[in-house]
Amino acid sequence: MNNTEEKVRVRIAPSPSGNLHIGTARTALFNYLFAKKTGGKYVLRIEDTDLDRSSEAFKQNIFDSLKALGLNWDEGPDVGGEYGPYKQSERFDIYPKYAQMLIDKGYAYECFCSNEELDEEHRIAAEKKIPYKYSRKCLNLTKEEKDALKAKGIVPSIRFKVDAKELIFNDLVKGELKFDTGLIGDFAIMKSNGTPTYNFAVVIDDMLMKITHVIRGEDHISNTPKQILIYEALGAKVPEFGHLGMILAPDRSKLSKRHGATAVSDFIKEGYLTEALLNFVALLGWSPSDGVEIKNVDEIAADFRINEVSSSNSIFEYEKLNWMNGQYIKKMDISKLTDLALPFLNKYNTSKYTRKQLEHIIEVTREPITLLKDLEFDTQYFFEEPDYSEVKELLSTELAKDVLSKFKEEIIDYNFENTEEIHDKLAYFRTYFKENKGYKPKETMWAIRAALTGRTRGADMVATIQILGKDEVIKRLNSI
RNA sequence: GCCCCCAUCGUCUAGAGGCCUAGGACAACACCCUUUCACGGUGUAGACAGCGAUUCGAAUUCGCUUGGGGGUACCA
Repeated sequence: MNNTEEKVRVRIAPSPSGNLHIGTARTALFNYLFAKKTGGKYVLRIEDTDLDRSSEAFKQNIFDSLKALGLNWDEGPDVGGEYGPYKQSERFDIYPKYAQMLIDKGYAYECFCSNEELDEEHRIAAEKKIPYKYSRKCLNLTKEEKDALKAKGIVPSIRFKVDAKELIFNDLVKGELKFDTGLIGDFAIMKSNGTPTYNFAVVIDDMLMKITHVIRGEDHISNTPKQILIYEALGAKVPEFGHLGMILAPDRSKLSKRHGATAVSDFIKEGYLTEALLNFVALLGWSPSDGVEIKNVDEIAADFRINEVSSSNSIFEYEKLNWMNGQYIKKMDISKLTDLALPFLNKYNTSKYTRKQLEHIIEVTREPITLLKDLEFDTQYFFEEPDYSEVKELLSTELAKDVLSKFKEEIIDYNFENTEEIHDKLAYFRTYFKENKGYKPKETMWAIRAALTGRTRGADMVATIQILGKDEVIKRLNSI
């Protein structure tokens, strides 16, 4: 490293053939962290060369999810930048030039093989149980032969000529990686429809966008030698590569829809906080040097070293994510939390309360929850009549009748403006029944809670009584 | 099949030859706190996949085996 060293430029290159996957989000995060730590730039590029599988809706979901996570890019399709366009489908005119350059330099050649011929080659290889490699049938076609084929209307694909050699590169997270390129075979770089293949488009774009470090999932390891070969043929500088372990489902298979949420937007819909999601996913592979796991992105970035990232796969388990989400919910600014929580309460008529009161409701119910979604059930009795079906038995006990009849008498005199007074009176109430009837404090409270909320658990009783208000409390006591 | 990657408590991980009778976090369990559920606190239980080799000494290095993952396309 020295001063003439170019600025770090990393990229995240999702293909819009699905919503933003949590694994892609982690890759984006690690790129973002690396850029932040090194003062580099973080670029978003949309890889939509496969037009059939790409869609505008998915692209939008990727944008929205990345933004929701706070992983904002320095350059990209919407914000622009000096190396655009940042959508591969808008770069289709770029690739053929470079493909032609490779042909001219003898690194690539036209291939007229039909899909049927290629399938047949695959079939034979499979039958003989030998690894498949393109036959190079088209490698030595003469100009006349090629012209004849073209005259027949056959449009060639373009293949990269791979010579056998040992290829070694030093991976940022895995260390030294070795490949025998003799095993690869001549792979396509341009399809016969004129669009580039993935491996070619990536190299051209990364080269033109001056990407210095490619940090991506280890499912790309086997693409790397192919890509390095292209860089070398082009005479371009090969970037550094870093391959991250994959995120697996608890059954150790690829994390997919059948395991539950996989898209960031799904997690958000379930009531996960983006801060928690990000923090959790960072811990899959990275660990803080001070042992403090709850950290925001800036703190993580400051402590982030790509070479210290774990190189093994990790399993996505919900327990810790849920715990972490709960931690964030407990600590989040109440106004911000209320904003996030309100959409989860839309089945209720929230307008019967003021904003201040709504914040208060969230404040007193946030403690035990792990998902924002939990709020719907936990706040039910603030918005609707309680459902007494679960506490019928409890309310019909001698104890409950005792407690409630006295409570009903006394509540009339409670000053609802004064929470301290409510608190003290309830304390006295518990003591009274303990001393006179031998009821346990919690039994006394259970009776009151059941009568007022239809539950045996929930928010602090003082707050609940105060929020409900005197009229509602009396109404509920009289209704049972 | 072939190529590649990976391998510490159930899970995420710390650990870069002696600091390790392997540390932390989540989950579990117990107890404490307490107006409920929780939160919080204090504890308990729980792992170096196996086998060889190197070394005075290995979770840490090397090899093999096993297991898991990825790739093997004119998908990305």
